[in-house]
Amino acid sequence: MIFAGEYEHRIDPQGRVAIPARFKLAFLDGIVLGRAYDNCVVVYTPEEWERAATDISQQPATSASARKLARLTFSSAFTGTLDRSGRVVVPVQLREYAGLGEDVVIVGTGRFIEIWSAAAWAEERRVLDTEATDIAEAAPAVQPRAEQTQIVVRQFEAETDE
Amino acid sequence: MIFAGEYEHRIDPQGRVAIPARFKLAFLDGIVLGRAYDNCVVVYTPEEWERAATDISQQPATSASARKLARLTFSSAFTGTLDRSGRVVVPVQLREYAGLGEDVVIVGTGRFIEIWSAAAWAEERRVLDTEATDIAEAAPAVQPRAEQTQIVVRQFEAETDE
DNA sequence: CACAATCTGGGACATATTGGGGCAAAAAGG
DNA sequence: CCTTTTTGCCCCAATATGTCCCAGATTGTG
Repeated sequence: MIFAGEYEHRIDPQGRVAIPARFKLAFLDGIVLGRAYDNCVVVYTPEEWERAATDISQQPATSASARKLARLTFSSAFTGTLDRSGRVVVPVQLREYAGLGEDVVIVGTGRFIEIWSAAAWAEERRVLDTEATDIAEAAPAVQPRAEQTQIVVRQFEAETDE
Repeated sequence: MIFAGEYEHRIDPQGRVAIPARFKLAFLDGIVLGRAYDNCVVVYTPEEWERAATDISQQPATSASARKLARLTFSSAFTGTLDRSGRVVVPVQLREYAGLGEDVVIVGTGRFIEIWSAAAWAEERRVLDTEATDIAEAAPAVQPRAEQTQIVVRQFEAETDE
């Protein structure tokens, strides 16, 4: 499943937010919320989460940097499930980090989802638009790898979609 | 079981602390508290403890650093079980080492748990945030793929969005 | 215009965490 | 060696919090 598009939703007083209906099928087996960079909340499918988690947890505990990476990643990750209405509770820590008020935007970004505060997303959207040319030109340095990954993404889609 | 998330709990006058409910199932067969690095208490499942113990004890006894690591690890480890409410007594030595007062934070860090004093965790959290970029870049095995993926995501979004 | 499905709000249940009381074992003193 | 006291541990109960389900409102679609 490839996640794409942006959807305006609201977080209720209990801290719950509804996952867009077209995404729900991907989270039947659970959902993982994490703290991303750029002041937004990342949403992983269980498969994506396990993949990232095993990579990190296999680092040796004797390495200080490995311990920090593990803390950074795992301490701000929360596993859970959707309720019958397809909602998930966004933990207080993540809401505060991302500055989530009532209005949020759920953004599909390929293999995972991001939750932004409406204000922060509007700003990010504006930056993306105005800098689109620069971003595209900054990419060529890494471009060859990107093509490889794209193939992988398509394979993944073929395996799990539907 | 992968441990993730952070949970604020309290140590009662008797030195007991409740393990978060979502973690309890992993400790039905026992629990091991040890002295970690970074002024916090580590909590292992019996399986993880055995794994860590065998790893350490398999180091050559001729290495001075290995002997010290073994002493450090085993001398400060306490095995026990949870009571019916899912609590465990944190031995005095470990409480003093980690500077645990009344308010503590229980942090999931992948294969094991850590117990921090609320103050120490707030500081660690702050450090992690400010160093997030450096920490991520110091982990070659994980991060590069994420970067590749993000680029692909942008391409895909450009194709399908709207 | 009508239907369907999705998103939102509120109420109620279940459970997790916290606090206190009681029992048993260990230690110290007679 | 026995008695007494103290200390630590465990179980039970209650409050508070978080979670889940049900139902209404709104939006998108045929």
